Amino acid sequence: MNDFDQKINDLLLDIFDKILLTEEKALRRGNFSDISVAEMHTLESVGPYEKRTMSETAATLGVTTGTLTVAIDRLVRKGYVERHRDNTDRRVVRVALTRQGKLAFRMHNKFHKLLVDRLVTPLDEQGRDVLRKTLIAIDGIVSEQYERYVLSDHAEDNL
Amino acid sequence: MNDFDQKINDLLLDIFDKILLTEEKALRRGNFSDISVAEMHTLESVGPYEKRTMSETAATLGVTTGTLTVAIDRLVRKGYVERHRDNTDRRVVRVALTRQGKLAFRMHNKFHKLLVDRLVTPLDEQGRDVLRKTLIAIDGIVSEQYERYVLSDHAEDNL
DNA sequence: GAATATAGTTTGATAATCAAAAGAAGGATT
DNA sequence: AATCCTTCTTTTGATTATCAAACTATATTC
Repeated sequence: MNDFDQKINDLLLDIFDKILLTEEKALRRGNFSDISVAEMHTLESVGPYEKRTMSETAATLGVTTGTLTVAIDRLVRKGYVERHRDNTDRRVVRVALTRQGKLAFRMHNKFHKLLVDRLVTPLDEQGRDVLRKTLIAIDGIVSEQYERYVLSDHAEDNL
Repeated sequence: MNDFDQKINDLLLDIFDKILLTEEKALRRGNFSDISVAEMHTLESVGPYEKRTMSETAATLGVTTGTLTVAIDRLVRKGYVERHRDNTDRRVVRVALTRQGKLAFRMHNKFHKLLVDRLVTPLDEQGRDVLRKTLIAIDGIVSEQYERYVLSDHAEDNL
């Protein structure tokens, strides 16, 4: 790896790390100090609108339903999520955010918004265009890798 | 949040998610299927060169030494890491990658290198410059947030 | 109506994490 | 040199995240 590539790599790693840590700490120190980033992620996946089933939600999150069951158990206990048995198909359980859940959801969105805002505000028209294109390029490459490794069944071929 | 901001936010989230999942799967399906991304992270932190102490390594990783002890236990058991008692100060334990550990380390670096390479190769001189500057800008903003939330002791002031 | 399929929960296991206690070694003070 | 304090690491006990497999309850199909 040449100097330039190394620099890009280091920047990406640093950005990555710091976003994760910042998010964790922002949650822990805010008004919702009893939920972790992982739990927040679950809350996001439950979402504030449609009442989705356990299976759907687990699939969105990329975890097994067993994992989701225990995660939802805890979020119910903490008062962020409600379970509802579906009347037309009584095997199905639908999950929804409580008022507190929606509050946490919005607060977290606000945090993301703040980050993006700080990123975008200082840029002029041209800078924004560059940012957009760069992120789209990164996303394209990452998506391609994702498809190779995560979705395909013969990923070994690609290394 | 306006359309542009929303788009940037979505891109960031998508990139983030997919990198994490891809990395996990690439490891699981490769030659080092017995180590997780978290363990790989530990291996990176131990590093292939200087033999650093447990405390130093834990600090780099941002975990307690207790956490590192169990992580290193497992990596020793799996043959990726060695413990060495320091002779000049016998309280100190130094950790180092075994041959297999170095191999895993290099393999994982190769994966990162591949990502960066795909990102950089199609760009001309100007494009690379723009990419570098964009990432530096993002890193600066993220670092600033990081310092506010993670390093300061009065982060509540900032939301 | 019995067999099969589907949705979700429970169980048993492993891993990541922390705080607090304990152990072991070094350094300082008297 | 005995005692106390500090430092480095491990151990312990607790919580959370995760999966696969077993289990339960309901629905569908033949």
